[in-house]
Amino acid sequence: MSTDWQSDLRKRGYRLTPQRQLVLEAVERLEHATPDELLTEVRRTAGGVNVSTIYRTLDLLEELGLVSHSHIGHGPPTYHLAEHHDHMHLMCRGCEEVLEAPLELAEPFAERLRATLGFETDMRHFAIFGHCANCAAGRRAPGGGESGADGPEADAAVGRS
Amino acid sequence: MSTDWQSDLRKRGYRLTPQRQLVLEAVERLEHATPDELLTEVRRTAGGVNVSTIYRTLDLLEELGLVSHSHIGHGPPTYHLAEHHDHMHLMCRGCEEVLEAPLELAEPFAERLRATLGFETDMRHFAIFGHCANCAAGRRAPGGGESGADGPEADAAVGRS
DNA sequence: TTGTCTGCAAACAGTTTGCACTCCG
DNA sequence: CGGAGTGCAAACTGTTTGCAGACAA
Repeated sequence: MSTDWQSDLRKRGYRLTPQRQLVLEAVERLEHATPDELLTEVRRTAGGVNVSTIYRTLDLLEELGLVSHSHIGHGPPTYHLAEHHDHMHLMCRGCEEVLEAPLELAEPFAERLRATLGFETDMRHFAIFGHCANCAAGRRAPGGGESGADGPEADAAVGRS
Repeated sequence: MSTDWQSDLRKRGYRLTPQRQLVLEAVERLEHATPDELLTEVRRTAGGVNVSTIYRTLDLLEELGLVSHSHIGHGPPTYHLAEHHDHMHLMCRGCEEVLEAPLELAEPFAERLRATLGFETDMRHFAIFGHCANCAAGRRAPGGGESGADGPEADAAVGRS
């Protein structure tokens, strides 16, 4: 079960290396982590791992359909396991948390875009921005949730699918 | 009418420079242009303008509420006039065009997020990704709209408001 | 004149690439 | 053993910053 991606990997002519396992584990453990965060995590186990290996490995894992990434905020993208990919991302500009919400919530909206404009969208591939319940409350009556001073920059997202 | 931002600018202690006018005009003319594209456009009139001036000016114009930016694709952000800001952006992964759609289309969806999750969102501040009518048709029956090979990378967006 | 703005160059963050060495298969 | 994969360093893109000179008010 946890090794079937490994045979899949080899079947496609790729090799199984410690780095690749570590990166995948890190993506799994950290959930929505940036390449840099992943590097740090991986290095806790394997000191000498290089950034470029992280990038190359993430590309590979994405190609294999094991992970996907989203652009969240102005900064670097975040990577997560592709398996729990059947949700959309809600990015809170207050606490910078990434929430996951069932895709169904967006269905009527997607349908409406299709009906009125012919525009086909897939909400799994990018993030919706706003403020989570906590932070939204905090903004109305200060003392609530907000972490940073005022809303930090944050943008949007897509997975490569 | 076209000069009231100029007095506003001065009222706030800023100065009116040719560069600032040119950048604003370029944003207006190009619609959804990246800093680099804006630089090129501005240089057609004023050769010696520097990138850093573009960035600084865009920041200023955004602070003044004259322009806002959206992150579209993995690359650099695109800037547009803030006045026609009362719409959401639909980014086509096929032809890479940015469509504008009335905000009302998203109202029920935003309301639903608020009702079920307490999540407050403002759809003006980021882009929805997918395929426009043309490109969606082209993908079903090839020969239609698509420009590039397969869907180019494209992510999401936010204006600073 | 004065202090904001500009151009320039150097610094930065995030990411990619070429190359020689390593080590999986 | 042979070639895919790695580490390293250098290159690259997009953006920011410090500074001296330029120019709007």
